Amino acid sequence: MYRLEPELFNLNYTLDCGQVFRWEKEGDWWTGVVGNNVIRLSQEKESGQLLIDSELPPEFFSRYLRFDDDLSSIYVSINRDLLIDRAINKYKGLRLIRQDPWECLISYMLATASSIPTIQKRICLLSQFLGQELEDGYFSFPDPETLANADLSLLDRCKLGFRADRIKTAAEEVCSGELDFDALFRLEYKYARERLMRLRGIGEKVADCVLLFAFEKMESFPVDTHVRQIIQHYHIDDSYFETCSNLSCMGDWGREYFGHYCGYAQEYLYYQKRIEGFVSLY
DNA sequence: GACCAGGACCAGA
DNA sequence: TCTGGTCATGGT
Repeated sequence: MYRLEPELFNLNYTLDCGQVFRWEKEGDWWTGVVGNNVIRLSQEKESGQLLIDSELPPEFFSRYLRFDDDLSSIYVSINRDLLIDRAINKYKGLRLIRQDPWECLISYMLATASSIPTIQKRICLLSQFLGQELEDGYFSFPDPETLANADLSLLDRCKLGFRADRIKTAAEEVCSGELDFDALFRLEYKYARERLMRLRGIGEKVADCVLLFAFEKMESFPVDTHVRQIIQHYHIDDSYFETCSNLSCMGDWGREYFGHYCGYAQEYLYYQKRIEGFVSLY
């Protein structure tokens, strides 16, 4: 066990905001599976020090928790109105997480039209049935080969519904090399998005989540039900939507409005809405 | 029992 | 190009 002293970081917001699905909190400690590691994290209230119970080195966590992002500068760049200003101040220290591309891809494919607890349950079942047990009750996320070769009857027991055959097909593409993660990293946002959306089961929203959380595309702006409701409820930049009102337009709007780090803005707005609903700005 | 959840997709207009 | 219905599942 050791400590880090990250600047401008809040562990609870970061792990609770809905970007990752494999962390659970008990008392002051979070336990999660990352790769083949079971990790325990906690943060001291007064000092802000991060307590790490893991064999992995500090560099791993600096990377995973994106300590290389200059949050202060990002806040300045995305702070466009009272709503985002409130979210930034209320949830200060929330950082995006650098997720594993494979796990992130499958996780968001099976997240469509589902609540977060349901998503967590599906991933938990999938790992129990097809992953490896790392320690009591904690399983690794299944690798592409295992998922590609899995029986649909087994996937059905993971309560995936209509998503089952889609993630199996995606796994097959990853195994064959047809879907190349290295290539996605190199592609610029727009083209990486088009490539992901060629997969059945991936639309604009899922593609944006995967690109934002696993492929370094900060200019992704996932428009889910919460973000859509926010834009409509607060009538933010209403004139923009006079000519178009669909979800695709909302994504384009977010990119223009918040700039390069709109992905961060989205995450703050999303979390604020999920936790507090429509907040008053007076 | 209707409605919603980190939606995607298709048919029909 | 845009809209409505449909697809499973679990929680409120």
